[in-house]
Amino acid sequence: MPVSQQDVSKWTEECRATQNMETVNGAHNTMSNDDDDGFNRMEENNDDEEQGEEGGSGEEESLEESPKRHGTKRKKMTKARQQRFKVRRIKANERERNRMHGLNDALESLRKVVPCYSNTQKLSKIETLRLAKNYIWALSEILQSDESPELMLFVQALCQGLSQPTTNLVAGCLQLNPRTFLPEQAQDILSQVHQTSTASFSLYPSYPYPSPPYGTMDSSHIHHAKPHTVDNALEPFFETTFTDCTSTSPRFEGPLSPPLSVNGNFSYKHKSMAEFDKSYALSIQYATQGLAGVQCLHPFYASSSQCFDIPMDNFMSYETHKERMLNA
DNA sequence: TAGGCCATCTGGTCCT
DNA sequence: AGGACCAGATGGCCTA
Repeated sequence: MPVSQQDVSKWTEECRATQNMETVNGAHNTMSNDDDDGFNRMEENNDDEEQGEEGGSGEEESLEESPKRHGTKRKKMTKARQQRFKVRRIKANERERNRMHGLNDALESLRKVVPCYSNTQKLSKIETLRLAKNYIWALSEILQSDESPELMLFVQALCQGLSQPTTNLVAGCLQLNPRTFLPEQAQDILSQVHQTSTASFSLYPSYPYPSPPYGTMDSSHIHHAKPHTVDNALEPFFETTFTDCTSTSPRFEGPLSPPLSVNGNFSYKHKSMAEFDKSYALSIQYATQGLAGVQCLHPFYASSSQCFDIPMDNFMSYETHKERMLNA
């Protein structure tokens, strides 16, 4: 349970009051073992600290044998020491909370720059880190090869080791049916479609590290309950979104993170902001004309479709991404 | 209801 | 001494 600032103030006050009382009255307080504030267990762990700190203030320091440390003597906590410890602990807790909040903020920032970001379906911490790692690796592969990757291999690389829900989410962001980029199926599909791609976007050819410990090519975690079928790779994952704007089915909230460019047209090659915007939108048209002529527009830029009502706030990560790319 | 995810508390350790 | 960092424990919430 979070501790409110009021609690901290209250306990701090209590501590001061206790100290004052002890100073004034020279109270001989010994800590009661019946205290139920949860801090008594600290008695054993803090018996060595603050030795002599009371400076002979008159506080009773009863000595007793420790049941756990044979032969060592320990000093029982006075109420004042107990209160000071309590305040110290409260402060430490607050710092720890702030630290974790900072960590979470950083993680949230990371969520916004990985290829799959949604306000409604947040990636878990571990999935965010995994996806980010996959994304970095995939991009570095593209930079190294300087060639256009195969879409499905790219997505496979992104989804390595991710859970089924996350895989589905990534698929949704890319408007793919996750069934279609299962490794074994991807091979079939690739053989069925074209061989025209210039890049062979290998999954782990020059991966500088051992394969992810969590991820293998085993796709059993993906749609394990569904029979495997070979579908069109660009079968819209949310068909109703594209075909029926008045549908009552849940709308797919467009991905808010920087959309992926899977055809290698990365924006740093462009000169102006206008060109960036243009290429950014165009690059999201998957360069897969060979795939049954399907052209999937990123919902973000499907201006002809009114199905997506994305708040402008959601463009934040895009702007950040754009700026970063242009400065690259 | 079990399991996953998360926030928080906590004590230990290391560093400044 | 105090703060940062870490990992374990715990309990709440949510979902399949």
